[in-house]
Amino acid sequence: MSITAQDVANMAEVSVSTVSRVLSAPEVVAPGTRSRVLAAVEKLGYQPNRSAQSLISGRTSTLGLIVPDMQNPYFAALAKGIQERAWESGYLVVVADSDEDIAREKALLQGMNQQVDGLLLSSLRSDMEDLTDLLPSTEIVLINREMRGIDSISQDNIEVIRMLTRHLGALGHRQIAYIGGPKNSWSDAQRRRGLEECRQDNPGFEFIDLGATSPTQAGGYASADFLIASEATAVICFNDLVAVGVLERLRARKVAVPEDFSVAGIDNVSVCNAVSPTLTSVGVSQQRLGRTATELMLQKITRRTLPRASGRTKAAAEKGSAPTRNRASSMPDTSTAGNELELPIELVVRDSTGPLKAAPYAPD
Amino acid sequence: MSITAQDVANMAEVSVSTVSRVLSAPEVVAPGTRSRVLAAVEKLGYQPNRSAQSLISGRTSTLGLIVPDMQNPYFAALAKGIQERAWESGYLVVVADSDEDIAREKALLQGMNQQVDGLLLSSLRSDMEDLTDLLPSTEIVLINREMRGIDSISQDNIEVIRMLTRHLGALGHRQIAYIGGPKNSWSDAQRRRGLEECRQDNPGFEFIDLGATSPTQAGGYASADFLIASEATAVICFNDLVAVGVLERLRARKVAVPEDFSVAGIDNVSVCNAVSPTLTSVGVSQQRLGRTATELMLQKITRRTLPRASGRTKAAAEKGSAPTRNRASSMPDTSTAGNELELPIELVVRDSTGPLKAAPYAPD
DNA sequence: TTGTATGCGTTATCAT
DNA sequence: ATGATAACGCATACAA
Repeated sequence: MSITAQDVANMAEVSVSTVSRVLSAPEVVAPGTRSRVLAAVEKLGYQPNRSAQSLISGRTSTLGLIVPDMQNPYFAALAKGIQERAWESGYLVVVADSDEDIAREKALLQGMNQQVDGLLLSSLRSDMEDLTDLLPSTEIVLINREMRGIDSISQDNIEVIRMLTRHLGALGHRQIAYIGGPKNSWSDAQRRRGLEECRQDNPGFEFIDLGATSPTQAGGYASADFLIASEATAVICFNDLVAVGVLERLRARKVAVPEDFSVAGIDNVSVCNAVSPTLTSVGVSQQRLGRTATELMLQKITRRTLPRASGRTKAAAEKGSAPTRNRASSMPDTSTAGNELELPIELVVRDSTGPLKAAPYAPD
Repeated sequence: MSITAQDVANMAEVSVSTVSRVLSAPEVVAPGTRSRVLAAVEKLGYQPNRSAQSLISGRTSTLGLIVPDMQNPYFAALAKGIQERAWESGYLVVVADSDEDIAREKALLQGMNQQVDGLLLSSLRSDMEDLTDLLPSTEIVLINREMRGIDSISQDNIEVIRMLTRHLGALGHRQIAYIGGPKNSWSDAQRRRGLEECRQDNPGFEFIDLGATSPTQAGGYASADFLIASEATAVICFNDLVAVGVLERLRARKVAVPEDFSVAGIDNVSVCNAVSPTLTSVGVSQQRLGRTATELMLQKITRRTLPRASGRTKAAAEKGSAPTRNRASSMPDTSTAGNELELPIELVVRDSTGPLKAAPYAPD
C-alpha cells in the first residue's frame, strides 16, 4: 500500500505527472521514457491508490447490490451474474442482505449510497420515496420491480403465468390454483395480473386464489393443505421454494404428485432438480438477468460525464433524462422508447406436472 | 455527493476543522458550536466523503470475501453471516466469486487486495506463495483451510467424521464408504484424516474409499454407482450437494434409502430439508462460522495501529506477530496459543440414515 | 476552544 | 514531450 507514484518517478527519473500519464494516456509520452516508467512500475509492483483516484474522479469502481436474502438461491444466482459482469469491466460488487427487513433495507440504502457508483436493487420492499431521495446522488437499477422514473429490468411475469397456464392446460387441467407471495411484492402483483388475463382469455378455466404466503419452503408447506382442500388439480406457486414446501407437505399427507396434483414453480432455480419429483418451473436465467442489469448499469455510469466543477446539489436532480424501461420477455414489448433488453423465458417441464388422471385428490 | 464539510462550515459559520472535529471528537468542541454544526449537518444531510477519509487513514471500511461459488448454499450462508457481522461494525463486504477457477482466484486476490482492509478467503485453492505475497499489504483470514503463518478458522472436520461414524455405528453399520471432494481441498484431506483415525479406533469397522468427485450434485450422481457396487451399507459424502446427487441416482436405480443404504452428508446446508428422504448431515452453522471469522478479522484490523509515516515496504512484512490459529470444535482444542474460538458442531439426523436392515443392496 | 496550514496520492491544467 | 502546481475533501499538528 505504501508504494506511490513518487517512488516510481524517482526510480525512472521522471516526474509524478509522467508516471500518471504513462498509465492513463500512454501514447502521449515518448516511447523511451514510457518503457522506463513501465519497468519501474513493474519492478516496484506499483498500483495506484484507489482512494486517491476516487477522490479526484468521484467514482469508486464499485457497484452495490441489495438483496432480501442471499441464501435464497434466486438471489445467489443473480448476485453471481452481477459480480461476474461487473468484474469484467473492472468493477467490484458490494453485496448486502436486508434479511427481508424493510428498516434494514433503508439503512443499507443510506450506508452504501455514497460508496458505490451505482446501486442494483433486487425485489426491494421500500417505498418510492426512499428511493427518490437517493436518486440525485446515485444511479439506480431496479431488478424485478418497476417504478416510474427509475430504470429497471424484470422478468415478464405475465408471460410466465401464460406459459404455465398453457402448459397445464395442455395436460388437461382446468382448475388451477395459485399460491401467492408477499403482499407488497411487485412480482406477485404482476403474476396476479397474468392470472387475470388468462382468466379472461380462457373461459373454460377456473383460477383459484389460495392467498399469500411467505416466499419460502415453510410458506409452501403451510399452504399445501389449502390446496388439498380446494377444487384444483394443479397449482402454480409464487416461487420454487414455495413449491418445494408444497411438495414436502403433499408427501407428508400421502398425496401423489403428479398423479393427484400437478405442481409448478416459478424461477427455475437450481433446487428444482434436487427434489423429488423434480419440479416443473419457468423463468429467465437469474445469472443472465444479473448480467443484463449490470450491463445497463455500466452503460448509465460510463455515459454520464461527471462535471469536474459542477453546480450545486439540486442542479444534479434536474438532469432527469427520460428513464429507460426494460423488460425481459419472450415477446416484443410495446413500451415507450429506449433500449429494450429481451431475455428468453424458459419453461422447463419436469416430473411434478403431468396429465390430469382423474378427479382431484379426495381422501377415502 | 457534492455537499462537503465546507458547505456545513459556511452554514454553521465555523471553519472546516471544527466541522471535522464535531464528527470525530465531539467532546472537545464547545456545546454551543457543536449543536450549531450538528444542525447544519442535519439540514444539509452532510456525509463525509469516504474516499477522502480513506486517503488519509489508509482504511476503507470494506472487507473482501472470495468464494469458489456463490450459488453453493454453503458459501451463500457463509457470506450472509459475514456481511451481517461486518455491517454491524460499519463495514461493507465486497463479494467475489472465483467460479472454482484458480487463475481467476489469483486475479481477484490481486484486484481486491488494495481496496479492502481485510480479505476473507474461503476454501480457496491457491498456493501458499500467492498468499504470502499479499500478506504484507492486507490482513487475511482463511476459512476452512489452514496454512502456517496465516490466521484461519475452520470447522473441525475430524470431529465431523467421528460424529458421523459414531452415528452410523450406533445404527449397526460397519462398512462405511466415503465419497471425497476435490483433490486439492484442505477439507477433504482433513476428513480423510478423520476416517483414518476412526479406522484405528474402531477395529470392527471397515472404511471404503470411493475416490474423489466434484463437490456438486452432479458429482454425487456420478459416484452413486460405485456405492452400489461396493460392500458398504452406509456412505458419508464430501458435502450435502454430493449427497443429494447420490440420493437422486439411488432413486433412479430403485435403491431404497435408508433401507438399502444410509446416506449422510456434511455441512448441514438448507437443502437437506428439501430432498426426500431428508438428509442426515453434520457441521457448524455457516452463518456462525462467517460471523466468527469476521469477528476475528475486525479484531486484527482495529488492533493494528497504522503508522502515519511508516518505514518502507519491506518493513511492514517484519511485524509478523505470532498468528493465531482457531478451530471450530466441540472439543477443547490443544493447539498452540492465542484466542481459541469454539463453535458447536451439530449433528442433525434426518431420514436418510437408519438402522441396518439386512444385507446391503443386491439386485435380484 | 477554534482557526490556519499542511499533507494524503492522484489527476488535470498550465507552462515550458 | 515533460515538469511544476493546483485541486479533490478531509483530518490533524500547530498557532492563536
